[in-house]
Amino acid sequence: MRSNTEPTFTERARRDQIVAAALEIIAAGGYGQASVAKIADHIGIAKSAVLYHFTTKSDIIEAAVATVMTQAASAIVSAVRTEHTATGKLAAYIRANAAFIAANRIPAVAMLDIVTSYRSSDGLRFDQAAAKPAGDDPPTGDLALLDPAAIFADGVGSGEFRPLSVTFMKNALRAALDGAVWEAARDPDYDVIAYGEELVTMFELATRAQR
Amino acid sequence: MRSNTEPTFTERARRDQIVAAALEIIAAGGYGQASVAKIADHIGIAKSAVLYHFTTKSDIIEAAVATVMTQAASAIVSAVRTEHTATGKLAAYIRANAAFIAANRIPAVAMLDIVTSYRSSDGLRFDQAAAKPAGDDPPTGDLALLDPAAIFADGVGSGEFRPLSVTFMKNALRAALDGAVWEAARDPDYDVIAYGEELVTMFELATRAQR
Amino acid sequence: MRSNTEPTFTERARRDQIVAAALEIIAAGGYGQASVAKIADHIGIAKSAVLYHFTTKSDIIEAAVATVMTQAASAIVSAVRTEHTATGKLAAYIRANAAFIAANRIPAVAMLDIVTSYRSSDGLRFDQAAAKPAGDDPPTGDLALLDPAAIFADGVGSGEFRPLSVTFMKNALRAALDGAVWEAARDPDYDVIAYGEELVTMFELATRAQR
Amino acid sequence: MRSNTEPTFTERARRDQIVAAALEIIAAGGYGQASVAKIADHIGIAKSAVLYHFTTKSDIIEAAVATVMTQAASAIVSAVRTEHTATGKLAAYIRANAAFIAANRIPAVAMLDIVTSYRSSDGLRFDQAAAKPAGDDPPTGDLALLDPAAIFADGVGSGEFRPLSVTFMKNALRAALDGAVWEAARDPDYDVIAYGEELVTMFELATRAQR
DNA sequence: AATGAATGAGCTTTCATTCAT
DNA sequence: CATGAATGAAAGCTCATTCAT
Repeated sequence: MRSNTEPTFTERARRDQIVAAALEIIAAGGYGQASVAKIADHIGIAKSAVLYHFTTKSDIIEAAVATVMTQAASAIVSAVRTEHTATGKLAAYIRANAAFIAANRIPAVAMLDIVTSYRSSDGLRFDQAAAKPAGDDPPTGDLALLDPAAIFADGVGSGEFRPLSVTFMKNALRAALDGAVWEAARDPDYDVIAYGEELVTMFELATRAQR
Repeated sequence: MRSNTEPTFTERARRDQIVAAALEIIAAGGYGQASVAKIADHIGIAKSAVLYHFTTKSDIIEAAVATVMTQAASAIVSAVRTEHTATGKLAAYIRANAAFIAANRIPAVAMLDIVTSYRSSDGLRFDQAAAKPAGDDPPTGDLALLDPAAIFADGVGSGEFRPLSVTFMKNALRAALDGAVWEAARDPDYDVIAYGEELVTMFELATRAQR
Repeated sequence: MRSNTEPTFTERARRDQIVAAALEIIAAGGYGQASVAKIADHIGIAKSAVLYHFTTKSDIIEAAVATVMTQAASAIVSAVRTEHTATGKLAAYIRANAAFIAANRIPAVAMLDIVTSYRSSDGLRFDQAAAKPAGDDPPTGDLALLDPAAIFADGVGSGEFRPLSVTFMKNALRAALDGAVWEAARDPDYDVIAYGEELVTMFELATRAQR
Repeated sequence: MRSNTEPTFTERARRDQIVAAALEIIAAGGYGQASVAKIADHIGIAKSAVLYHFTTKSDIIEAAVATVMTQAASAIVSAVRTEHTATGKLAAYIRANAAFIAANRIPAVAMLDIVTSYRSSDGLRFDQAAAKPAGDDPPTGDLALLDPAAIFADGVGSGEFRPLSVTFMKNALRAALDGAVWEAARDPDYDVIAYGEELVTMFELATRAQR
């Protein structure tokens, strides 16, 4: 990670390797187990080599979060974009999430563990530590596709959905999806896809405008 | 802290004080922050005084979990018991949970953090570490009132609910309720009761038998 | 152990009980295991009760040593006193030692452990910590009967023994006898009496004046 | 302190330094005084630097024991090997032991203290903790040269020695030699060589076949 | 005569981090 | 690029000792 020159190919490869190791260790033993030493051991390099590439343990975690979040986001965005009704978008959002978790069990589990356990040196949670850009402005552009609140707002606005609390609904959905990761963490054979289908049904019934 | 004899008044008070301190610290800074030293500091006694009353850090955590879980359980059980339809029980279960979280924000947040972050020395999660008595036998007696799966199974069996996956539904509900704790953790003013009402509506719509 | 009044009967009994407990614990698990707490537990009284009678852990150890040493000494003195030749005294000394160890395995083992492991707060060994009365003056009176050096000196002086180094011989004999305790410690069925007989033969052959 | 690769020069030097420090501290103040902190202080490095090289306190002790035992064993083996009668071997064994103690007072004293005081976490003594390969099979090869029992057995078998208990004789000899270390511990100027000569005489007289 | 409560010093061990090479 | 060496802070825990009751 020397100075500000472009990262070399080797450099990128090492960083990816370190991030991958961190994710595996966290998924297997929890955030607390992921010491720099264990990450280094897992790859077979020296502890100081890891910190040469990252300077700080938090750096590694942040990179890991960024990597996984980006992947998940792009999968979800492209799935949601193909739909044009709120109901369709909601189902697509849920299915894309479930599919991502099913296909990326380890990173997903690690992610949950990090978001749950990570505290900066000031005791802040991960989401609190990451500098929030602005206040409560609703996200625009691609980000809107990522945010289930936007979908709920749309559905309510267009009359496709019953009147409902956008925030509470979003929270319930996010919680239900995170719950899938929890189950996947304790049971590797948990059928996340089927769980997703149940959620699709559930949220369809729970959101559609009453006749 | 003598073994057999029943605890004195002072003893009980100190233990409660220590447990309370642990809960506050965990709620504020996460399970990882709850060192024996910090707990002692928080009360203003020596580290060894804490360990005089508890022998082990795990002891403190276990006592904390037991205390909170017992309180929550009794609140929930008595609420559910007053209802006799599956729909009624489900609503009562949700409302009792929400009410408990709203009334016990700090213990609830701490509890979630513990259950989420705790790993035994073998790397087992909290639920895995606690010795499960039997296999997957459904709980009986009061415990059944605590387990939403029983409610869903009842409703499906009686035809009150639509056909649905009991397990997935239970997981979704538990996740949605735990999500409330998460939100309460990041925003002390989060309206857990209102969220609970939204959940009641949501699960009513999502479970009721289709005409 | 209040002030300077005569110790009451109860007082004496408690002290003896504590000393006995200490000896048992040390014999079983080594000096390091003999914490004040364990001693108290062993009797079923409070830790502070133990220190009420002894003020200091060292006090307990010293009392234990004194008790056992006194018993051993009186057994040995009376055995040696019945003999009038150096050879006879030597044999009696050895046999009395062996008999004492055989009959008092636990105290003897504990004693060895203490003498071996004990260090005062200044790091001094037990024999160094105990205030030595004077320099190298040979002991007189009953004490002479306790000191094998006196026997060897007698034998050499009278021509009953070959010329030999009194000090070295005494050291070898003491070491050989302490060795019996070691063996008894690791094997409760070690035949200390038979070992003693071998020593009697050995020292007879090794000391008698050559013709 | 990387695992597989062979130790660098610096690494070896530090390890030796740490082992030496441990031996000195133990010899001076007993096994109980040898905390990692004291060892570090003695060298003038940080506590954690010591544990960087050794991972565990037991590691240090084991390394110390191995080092000293190996040195002592090779000195004794080569001395005994040059002799061909039982009497000769016995004398050589005693002299080699005495010489080693005289030349390595501090390590020898430390060794005795360790062997004497060490208890594993299960409360086992040093000799009990070390996994004994088989039962009571007499050692073969070089190890036989280290075991005085073999010498006594030889001498009795060939008629060179009087009939005697091999085990008791071995125990007496080992005790007498360990006794030299004890004396050396309390008096740095103790003449271990002279003591050894007295033992040679003593055991010669005590073992030789009667006419 | 005895006890419960508390304390402080010390213990082993883990860990992120720094730095010269 | 990468490493070995070292460090300091913090962790959980044990123990002899003190003291008011």
